[in-house]
Amino acid sequence: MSNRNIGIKDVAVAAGVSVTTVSHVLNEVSYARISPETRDKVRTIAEQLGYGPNRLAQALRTQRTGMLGLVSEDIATTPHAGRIILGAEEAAKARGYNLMIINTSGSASLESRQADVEALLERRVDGILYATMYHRNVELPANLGSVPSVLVDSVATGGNITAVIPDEEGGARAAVGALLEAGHTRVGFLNNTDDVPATRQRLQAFRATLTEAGLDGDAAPVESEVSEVQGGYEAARRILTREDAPTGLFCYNDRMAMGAYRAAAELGLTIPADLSVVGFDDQELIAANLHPGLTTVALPHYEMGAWATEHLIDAVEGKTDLTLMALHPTILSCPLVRRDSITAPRP
Amino acid sequence: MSNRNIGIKDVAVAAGVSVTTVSHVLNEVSYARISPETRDKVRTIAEQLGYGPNRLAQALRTQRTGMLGLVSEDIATTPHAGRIILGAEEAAKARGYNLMIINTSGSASLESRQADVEALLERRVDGILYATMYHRNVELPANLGSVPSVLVDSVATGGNITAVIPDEEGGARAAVGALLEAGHTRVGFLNNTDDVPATRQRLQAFRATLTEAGLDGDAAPVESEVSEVQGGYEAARRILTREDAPTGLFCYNDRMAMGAYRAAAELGLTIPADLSVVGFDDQELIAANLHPGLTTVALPHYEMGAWATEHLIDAVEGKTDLTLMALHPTILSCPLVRRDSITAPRP
DNA sequence: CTGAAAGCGCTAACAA
DNA sequence: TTGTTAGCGCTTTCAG
Repeated sequence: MSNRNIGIKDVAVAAGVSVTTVSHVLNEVSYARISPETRDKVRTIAEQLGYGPNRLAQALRTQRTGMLGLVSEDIATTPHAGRIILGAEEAAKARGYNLMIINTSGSASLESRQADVEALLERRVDGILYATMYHRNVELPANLGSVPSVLVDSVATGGNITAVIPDEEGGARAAVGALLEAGHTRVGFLNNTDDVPATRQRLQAFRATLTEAGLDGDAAPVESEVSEVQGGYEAARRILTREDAPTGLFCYNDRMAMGAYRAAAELGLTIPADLSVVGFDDQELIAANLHPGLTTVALPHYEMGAWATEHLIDAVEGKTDLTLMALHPTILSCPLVRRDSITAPRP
Repeated sequence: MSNRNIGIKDVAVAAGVSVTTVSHVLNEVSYARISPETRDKVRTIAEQLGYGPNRLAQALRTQRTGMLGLVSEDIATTPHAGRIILGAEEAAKARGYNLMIINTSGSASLESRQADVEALLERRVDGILYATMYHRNVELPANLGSVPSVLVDSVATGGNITAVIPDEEGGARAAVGALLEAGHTRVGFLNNTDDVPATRQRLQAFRATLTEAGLDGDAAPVESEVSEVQGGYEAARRILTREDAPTGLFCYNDRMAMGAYRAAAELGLTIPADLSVVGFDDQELIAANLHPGLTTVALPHYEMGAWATEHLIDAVEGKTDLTLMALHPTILSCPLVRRDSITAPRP
């Protein structure tokens, strides 16, 4: 076990060499010419004494902390947040970095979010990940600009910071495509009522995909409600009792799909025999546990966290110029996760 | 916006005073006698220059980083993890501390978990929170002992470290009590098959509560399965088709309860009219979204994170002696969350 | 009331 | 091949 009271100096005297030598061998400095015997001795002694470097001192000297700040808007409110953090943490660890996290509320004032960033800056993090929990436009604290930073799951209103977001359109196309592929021609959409990019993009992709398949996308049935289970239930009841009730249903998210399941059951409709359903989000707790398992589209949260971290580190290490990537957000794909809620429509 | 290139020295020359003076006024050192005018001037200049302290340098000098390490076993696999982190983060922020998080796998080798702790120690965190994602016994890395630390949601096999855990027994008693209170006399339990403390404690509390209410706790029906939706479904089918089928059902967790909902539906049983159900965990995504809403017992994850952090900081600041608290784990209560899945049994 | 200077543990020019 | 030394930015003792 390492001893926190042993410094490079102690190792030096114990080994009968200078601190420079110790520093050189322990850091494997390339240009240092040190005899193999000395190297061995230093390493052995360091080991024996349980020496561990003081990263604070190193950082003070080198102006590099090896720490990344992660400010997360509303960390625990959604299970997605954890995936972003996990992706970031693992990518960071793989490159020898650590993560400092600060939670902030999406509804907090700009000043308070700026203070959160400030705390990270005072600790001299090498870069900052700013993660929001919905894919939407955010107003960023200005001091974010003082170190390399990247935005996760949103784009900035100003729009000159590197960002990574999910491919809403591709995901929606995959979802609708799965229904089409199974042979459905009467396809409906249960949409969200919030004015977020996902709402518009998924709707647009829904209509476009149908139209491209030779159906009348503009006339396809759409019902909107709040994107919760209850909203899904209500919207589903409406859409399933329409004249042009669909046999294939694309839901804005898994929660709405869960509501649709209940509505279908109440209307005597069996899934997937009478009604095929596809969701969005792949919230495991819901999607995998509904009966039958819900076919849905997964959001690349882990991947976004990892991507952002990789590129942030590249920028910190001078391997990438983030300003170049800032022109357009990077879009990560949303893969379809097939379970058992889709089948061919009844003839 | 603060300027990362301005140091105390720059403020000093700009204000025409020494760095000592600047340090004294900015830190509001109690014994420093400095004229109000000087104070004002220093503050104004610091503000103008956008001075922000370098916490690394401060830490190096004071041997206090104001950082807490949080090692979290399997951060994102359960939604609970986020609540622990949030509780810890908010408590830390309230006292001027920040959190460094490291994710580790519960199944990782002791050495690898030790290396994770080591990384935190190299960064000279003032204390460490070690959070596991299930309430169980863990084998801790030995180097954890070198700074104040507290265990969240588990107890150590060695058992000489301060720990905070949920009140399994109290929670189970509350759950069963709610069924009893509604008038049920035939109460069953869907238990987990894992050999974790919760499995034993909830079972024991289940039987004891019934017995204390004058029923035959030892004879009460219990079926065990893996604690997932499918397991709950299977166990529920078995228990509900028994000779002594219960009218009130206590489920090991919300996922099993979700399975029980399906089993009940298939057997033509309406919840709560024909069958009252109570869960455990309060996984919002499930409990609040089932129909009818599931009455369940909430695990105090947020509270445990906050409690652990509070006491860890107290220890770091010398206000508490953690070794005294290490004798017995602290137990935080699990409140009953009432929704709509319990009613009186049919006469 | 204010300042000079030592030193926290380390790295990296420069010297030897 | 190895050692001396000057800081990184700050706090704090000790002197004015």
